[in-house]
Amino acid sequence: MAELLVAPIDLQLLGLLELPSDLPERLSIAEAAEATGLTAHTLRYYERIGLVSVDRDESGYRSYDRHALTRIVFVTRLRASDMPIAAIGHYLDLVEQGPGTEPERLAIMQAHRATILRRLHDLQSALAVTDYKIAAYTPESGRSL
Amino acid sequence: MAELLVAPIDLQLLGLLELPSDLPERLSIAEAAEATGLTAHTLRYYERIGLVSVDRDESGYRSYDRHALTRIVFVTRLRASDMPIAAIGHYLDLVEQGPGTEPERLAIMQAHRATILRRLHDLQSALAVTDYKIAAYTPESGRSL
DNA sequence: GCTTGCCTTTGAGCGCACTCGAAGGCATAC
DNA sequence: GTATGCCTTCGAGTGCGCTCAAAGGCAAGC
Repeated sequence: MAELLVAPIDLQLLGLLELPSDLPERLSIAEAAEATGLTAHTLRYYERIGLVSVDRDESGYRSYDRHALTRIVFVTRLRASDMPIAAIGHYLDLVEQGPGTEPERLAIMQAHRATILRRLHDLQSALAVTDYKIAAYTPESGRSL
Repeated sequence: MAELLVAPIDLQLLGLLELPSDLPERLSIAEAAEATGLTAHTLRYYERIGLVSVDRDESGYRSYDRHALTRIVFVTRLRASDMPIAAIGHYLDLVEQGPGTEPERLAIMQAHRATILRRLHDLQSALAVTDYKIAAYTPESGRSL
């Protein structure tokens, strides 16, 4: 099998869920893993639980096309913001169901947006505490916790 | 037993790890749970795994003083930023060991700070994707994933 | 034709952070 | 004195998201 030369997916493009145009049309599972930063184990797991469906080549090997890749990248973005896998699955089921489900999809994303904003706030708060501790340890300064 | 009237701890004060001055000197586990937003179960768990030590009153009931409360709040801040409990425990062990461990404590906090910044970045990225989806669903607009 | 390496499926196992249940003690209310 | 409600300890159970192991197939290199 050829050397793995698939570049990890660009963060900018990721934000908009467009894949780099120089990606091969079809990737093996190892290449998909390299491109997405997931492990082959995790890619199989995501397929098994129905988050994505993946073609097979003549030998029965997985063959990831752009659609599959795009979806996986989308899933990783949602996972990176701690959306539960079940919720992601539900959303993607709605996508599969097609037209008519947009209002619910919108509601899901709006709710998730609120969750992200809460998380951002919590993290800022934790960052403040951490900086406070760092400041306390950095000069010869006073009491620690 | 008296009604629970302990106010949840203020977020501003939380940031700097100072408790409101109108908190009772000693809190029952139910009051501590109310003040910190944790459950009594979780408070017992944190004590059991050595994150905090808590006094007992004459009847053997837990009695949380300001020191214990402050530490618990600190732990919740670190947990809110996903610091693993084992890492928190390690840090607090260093605190218990007292002088001489400051450099390692500083290093831990600096590493944690870097982790928080990464998380913030990831969340911003996820927020962008989420907003993108929301925008796609909100007017009568085009293709969804 | 055999080794090597990547692939397949299925099912089980793991680590983390809680979360709960059982069995019983204390103290106030009646 | 007994019911109520909050408390105790200890050990076990849960849910999530992977992660790994076993047993075997395919295909290129020697």
